Amino acid sequence: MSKHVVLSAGCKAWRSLSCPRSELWLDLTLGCGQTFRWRETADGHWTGVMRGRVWTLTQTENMLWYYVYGHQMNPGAESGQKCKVKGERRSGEMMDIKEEEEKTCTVMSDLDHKDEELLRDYFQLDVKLEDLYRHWSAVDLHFKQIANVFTGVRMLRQDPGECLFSFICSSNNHISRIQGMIDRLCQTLGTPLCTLDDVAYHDFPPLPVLSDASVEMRLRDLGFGYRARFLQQSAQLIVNSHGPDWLKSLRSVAYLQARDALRALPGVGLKVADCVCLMSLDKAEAVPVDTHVWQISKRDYNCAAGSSQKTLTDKVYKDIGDFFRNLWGSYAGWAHSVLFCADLKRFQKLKEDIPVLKDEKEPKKIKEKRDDRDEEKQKKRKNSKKRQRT
DNA sequence: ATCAGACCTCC
DNA sequence: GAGGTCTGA
Repeated sequence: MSKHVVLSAGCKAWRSLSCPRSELWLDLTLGCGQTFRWRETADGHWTGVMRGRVWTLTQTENMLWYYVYGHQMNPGAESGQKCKVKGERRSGEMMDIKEEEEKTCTVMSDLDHKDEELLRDYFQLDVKLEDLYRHWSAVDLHFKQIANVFTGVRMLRQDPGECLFSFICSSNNHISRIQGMIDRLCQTLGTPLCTLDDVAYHDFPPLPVLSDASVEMRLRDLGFGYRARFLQQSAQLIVNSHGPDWLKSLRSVAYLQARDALRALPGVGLKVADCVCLMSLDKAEAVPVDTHVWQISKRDYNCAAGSSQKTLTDKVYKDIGDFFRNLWGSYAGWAHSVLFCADLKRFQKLKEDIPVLKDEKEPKKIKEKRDDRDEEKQKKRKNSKKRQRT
């Protein structure tokens, strides 16, 4: 039985690339809710599926370490010679036959290079995060304080399909439940990749699979609720009216054009569209605004947008996005994720080192407003009606 | 164009 | 009630 690897075990198949912690903090970047596909499988070790393969990542002060699991890992592989390991891994992957014939060491080093490129692309390591932090800190004192602790939070460049369908599931929902739903989705409809310590890893289901009419019912059985139909309908609409490469093609159009295109999909409003734009379509200026970010804009920035509103209307949404874009500039979405991360409950203990943050606002006012909302919501308890749309 | 209400579960 | 969206007024 295969196990999750750990760096300290000294397995030879670990590889590394230069990457200081200031450019990437794995725990924050993979744990802040932008992806639902990674788990901390050992201390500081993150295992997940990326680009159709299972990886374990960890980092030391100046290095990012990575290990790629073979689909049918040969038992002797880990102790074998390095290039042999890779040859075996590749043979399990069913790639081009032409390449398959040339298992020479020169080809291996090309593959080495390819894996590193995959990582550099996924983590967008060509974007110099330190420079961005410096800029955001210069224009925003509040950011500057947060940034002292929450370093290395960067946006991933995710697969657009996976990103879209994951965030369609995010409405009226919280991270842990979304993770469970995505787990079950992949487990049920995705291609199995490998099993490690009794944990089965599956690829994310491809578009044609999700578009099948039977998917809605299956997802409802998996606890997706009303999101089940959104997911299947969106997949179907893309397949029928756009084609398999459409999502990725949105990378080369302007931000607002891409966002509007996504909004035409069922279950995709401004928030989900912005998540997909920011996290998979190279739109660094997209700022996803949820109720949480709305609170931040009021509490930490005295942002007037929607201060008299009860709900996050489209207008308020756009005003808040513009506010932050105006403040932070063209990578506003990246900056937003740092603050978002800093507000997550799971990372609150990191903030104990920031004394200024404790007594800088008026919690009383915010509490009153929140109580108002709670009362309103208690009024609306009603029966559910069955929808009748085929 | 703008705003409540309903929508599915689970904690 | 939750990191929202769709729908009808």
